[in-house]
Amino acid sequence: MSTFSAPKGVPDYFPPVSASFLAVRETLVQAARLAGYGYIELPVFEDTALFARGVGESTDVVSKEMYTFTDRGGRSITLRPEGTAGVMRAVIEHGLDRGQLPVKLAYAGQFFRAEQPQAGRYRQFHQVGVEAVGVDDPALDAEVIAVADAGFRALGLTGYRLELTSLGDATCRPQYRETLQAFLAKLPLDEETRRRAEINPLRVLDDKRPEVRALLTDAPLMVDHLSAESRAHYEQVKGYLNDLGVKFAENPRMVRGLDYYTKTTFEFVHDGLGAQSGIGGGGRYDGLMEQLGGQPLSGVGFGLGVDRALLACQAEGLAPGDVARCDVYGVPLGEAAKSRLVALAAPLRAAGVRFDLAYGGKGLKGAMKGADRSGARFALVLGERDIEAGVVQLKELSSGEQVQVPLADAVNSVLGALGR
RNA sequence: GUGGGUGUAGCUCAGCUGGCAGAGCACUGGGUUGUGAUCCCAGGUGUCGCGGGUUCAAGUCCCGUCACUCACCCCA
Repeated sequence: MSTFSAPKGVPDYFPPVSASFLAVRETLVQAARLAGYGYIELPVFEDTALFARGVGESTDVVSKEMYTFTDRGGRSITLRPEGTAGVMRAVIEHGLDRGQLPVKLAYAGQFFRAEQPQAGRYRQFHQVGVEAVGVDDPALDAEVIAVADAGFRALGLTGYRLELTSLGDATCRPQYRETLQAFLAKLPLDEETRRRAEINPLRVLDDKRPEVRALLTDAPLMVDHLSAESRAHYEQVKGYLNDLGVKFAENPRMVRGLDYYTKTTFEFVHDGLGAQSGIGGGGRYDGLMEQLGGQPLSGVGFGLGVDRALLACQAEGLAPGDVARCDVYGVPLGEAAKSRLVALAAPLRAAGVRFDLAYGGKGLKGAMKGADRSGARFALVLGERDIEAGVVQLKELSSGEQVQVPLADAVNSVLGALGR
């Protein structure tokens, strides 16, 4: 019989790593919650046109990387490649922007891109994101960045840096783009790079090849061509970040792959990860909501990579979450003992104690081994002798110390031993 | 889409100029008829990715193919 494997480029998370995966996701969401972001749960597929119009037809994400299919009603559907467009769709559809602004929302979930997989790059990946919509206040840009930074720090991560720049706005970016294109047109670039210069000239600035970088040392930079408004905005964001104690490095050649970004853009980069080193990124988007048929409101947000943050934790020797899968483990000797321990499971679990026991008629040795492997602090050992005496043996596995407690009062004894 | 690397036990991997398919971990049992993690002993697991070729003989050499992986590209 042939077997199956997961589709290409899709990670499975199972114990014990899955405990860290959950902890990473929860820690990042909690950072947003602490800043007043409300949770929003959205579908993983949307109308294809939402992404085409929101993210931009010319982006690689839309033109080459979307999972798009026709549903049974003949509609073109796409598995979401990013989170912001869907949030904007929901904000507009449900009029969430009609109350007091900003609207602050957080989400967590799967995203899909049909790329060639490699270390840290998956076809299904997980992001935690926030969007703060409706107020163009540089303090909010700084808050969004600070929330991401707080999330990463709460995981214990230290080996990352924050890169920051401004992409300008509708009044200055088009002119800059032409200036840059004129500059690039004079350079001896290969055909593929030349084509890139046509579609997204900013991306050329980010080229990794030293020989190309050398040609670009005198290239005009967006930060030197900002409108007065964007310049002031950028300066204020940096001021607020200093107030918040968030360290950053300016990278005027940073590129984002999504068309909607304006003004503030940022990226968190970890250096223990290989080529796919971005663990999070985001920025402000002035025109997106209007582009999607809503009010002309600006927003700012981020997407943080849960998979990559987990890899970063592993690279730093961190294992967030509880590796133990239970607190107390039952070791029954014989059928009578098993039924007593099975009966204890419900009250123990109801009291919040994670309880498991040895199933399958294991011997004492095997059951004790199960207790050890489960990570439990205590084992409850019960045999015929104990039942006759009305007691159960409560053994602390780390020390090996064992005490007898009354079987009828086992739940309270366990709670006391756990210090609860 | 384009390159490089790797496919051997559940996992991590060794296997030399071709000569009986291996280790550690994990799992099961025993040493200890009621005590795990440590220690000792025993046990089983394989279409050596798949197909073809060379050879007395292929995990090993050759050709093809598939998969995985890293990198370019792109990005979380």
